[in-house]
Amino acid sequence: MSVVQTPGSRVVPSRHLRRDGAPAAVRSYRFPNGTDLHGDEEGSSFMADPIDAAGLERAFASDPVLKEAEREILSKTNAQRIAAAERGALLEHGKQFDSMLGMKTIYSSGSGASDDDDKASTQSVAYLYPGIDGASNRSYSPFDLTLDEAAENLLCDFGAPNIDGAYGLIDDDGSEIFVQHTAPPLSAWMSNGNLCGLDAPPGHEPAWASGGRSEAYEHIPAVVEFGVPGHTEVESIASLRAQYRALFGKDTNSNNRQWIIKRLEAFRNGDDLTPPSSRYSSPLSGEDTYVGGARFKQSVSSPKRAAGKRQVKSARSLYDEEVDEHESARRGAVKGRGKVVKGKRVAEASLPKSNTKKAKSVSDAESADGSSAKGGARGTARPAARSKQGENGTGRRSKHHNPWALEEAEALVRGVAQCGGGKWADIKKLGFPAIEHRTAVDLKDKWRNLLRIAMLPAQSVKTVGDKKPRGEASKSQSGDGSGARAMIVR
DNA sequence: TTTAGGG
DNA sequence: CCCTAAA
Repeated sequence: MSVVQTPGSRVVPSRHLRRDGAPAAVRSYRFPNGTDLHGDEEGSSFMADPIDAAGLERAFASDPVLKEAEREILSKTNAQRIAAAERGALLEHGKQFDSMLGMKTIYSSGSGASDDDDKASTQSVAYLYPGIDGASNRSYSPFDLTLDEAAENLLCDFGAPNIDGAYGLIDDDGSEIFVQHTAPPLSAWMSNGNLCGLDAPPGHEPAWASGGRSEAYEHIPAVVEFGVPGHTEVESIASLRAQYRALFGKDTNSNNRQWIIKRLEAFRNGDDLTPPSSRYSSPLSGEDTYVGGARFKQSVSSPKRAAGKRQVKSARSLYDEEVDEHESARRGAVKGRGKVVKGKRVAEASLPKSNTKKAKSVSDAESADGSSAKGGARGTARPAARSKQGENGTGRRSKHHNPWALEEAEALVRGVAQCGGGKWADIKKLGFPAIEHRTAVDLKDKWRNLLRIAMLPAQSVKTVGDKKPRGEASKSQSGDGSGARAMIVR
C-alpha cells in the first residue's frame, strides 16, 4: 500500500487540499495506473492545473492499493487531528501519566460532539492498561461497565488517595505499588470526568482511531459532571467542595468559590498537595507512607491491607458519595448507574451505613437511604409541590439543590438547642453526622427557613401537601389565634 | 474564618 | 443556594 512519491517532487503548500479537504500537505504522486496528480516536473507551479476530480476518482477507484493507501492516510490524519486535539485538552489537566507506574498512557476517546453548553462537562472515557510488562491485557477503566470487579477494585485503588493519604495501586498478585504524592493527582482522573491522558489499549482503540472500522473497542462513555477548568460551567460550591474533599481528603469550610477553585487548580498542577497534614503520615500504620525520592516503591502488603484489594474509593466513588448521597439517594431515586450488572460500584455498596435512625412516623419520607431497594415501601409520596416548581424536563430541579432531609433538620435543631442560634460553626463542630456535609452557612440558611416556617400561620403549614377539606382547617391548633409555632429552641 | 443578610 | 460585606 505504499504510495510512490515521484522523485524530485516537492511538497505542495498546504493551501492544496486533499480530496477530503484535509489540510495536510499533498505530495505529487504518480499513480501506478498512469494518472498523474499535477505533475512533478520541477518548475511547474503547484496550482498549475486544477485538479481533475473525476480523474482522481478514477485513479483511486481503479487502484486498490491506492485506495487502501488513501483510506489509511485519511483515517490516520483524521484520527491524528482528533487525537492531537484531545490529547492537548487532556494533557492540560491530567499531567504526566506517562511516567506513572510504567503504564502506557494516553488519551481518551471522543467527547460528545454536542456539548450543551449547559452541561458542558466532557463525556469521555479513557483506558489504562499495563505497559509492556503488564501481565494482564484487560483494559482498566473504572467506568467501563464490562470490567470485572477485580479490575475495578484495582482501579479504585489506583490513583485514589488512600486513607493513609498515599496513592497506590494494588496489583493482581497483591503486591502494592505506591506512588509518591506528586504523582498525577486524583484530579487527573477526574478532570473531564475521566481518566485523562490515557491511551486505548491495543485493539481497544475508539472507533475514530481505527478509521471507522468498528470492531473497535466499544466503550460506554461515563458522563461525570466534574468541572473542567476553563469551562464556562459554573460549578456549585458544593460540587467544588466535593472535589476539594476528594482531592485533599479533607473538607473545606470555604465558601469562596475562587479560593476553592484556585486550590483545586494548584493541586492539579501538583503545586500544592499539602492541605491535610495527614496526607503525609499514615494514621493507620504510623509510618510515613510518602515515598520520597524513589518514584515507586514496592512494598510488601502490610497486614492491614494484605487481605486483598482494599475498597479504596475511586475518584468517581468519592464524588458519588458527595453527590449521590445528597441528591439521588435523598429522593429515593436510583440513578442510572444502578443498573450496572457486574461492577457494583463501591459507592453504591457503601452508601448509608450510618443512617440507623429512620424517619420515625414522619410523613416526609426522605429515606436517606433511598438507594436501598427495601426502603421503597415507605412511600408517603413526596409532596407534589416539589415536582412542579423550577422543574426542568429532566425531572430534576435546578442543578444545585439538595433538599434537607428530616434527619438533617433534626440535627440542626439539636445543634441550635445545644449551642444556640448563630453558632453555626460551633454546631458543625458538634459533628452530627447528619449535618456533616452542610456548611455553617447552610445551617444558617436552613435555620432561617425553619424559623420562617415556624412563623407561618397554622393553615399555611398544614396546607402544604395536605388538602384537608376546608371544613376543619381554619381552627388554629395552638391556643392563641396568632398561629402555630413550631419548636423554636433557644 | 465566621456571621448576617440580601438576592 | 449563592454571594458579600463586616467583623
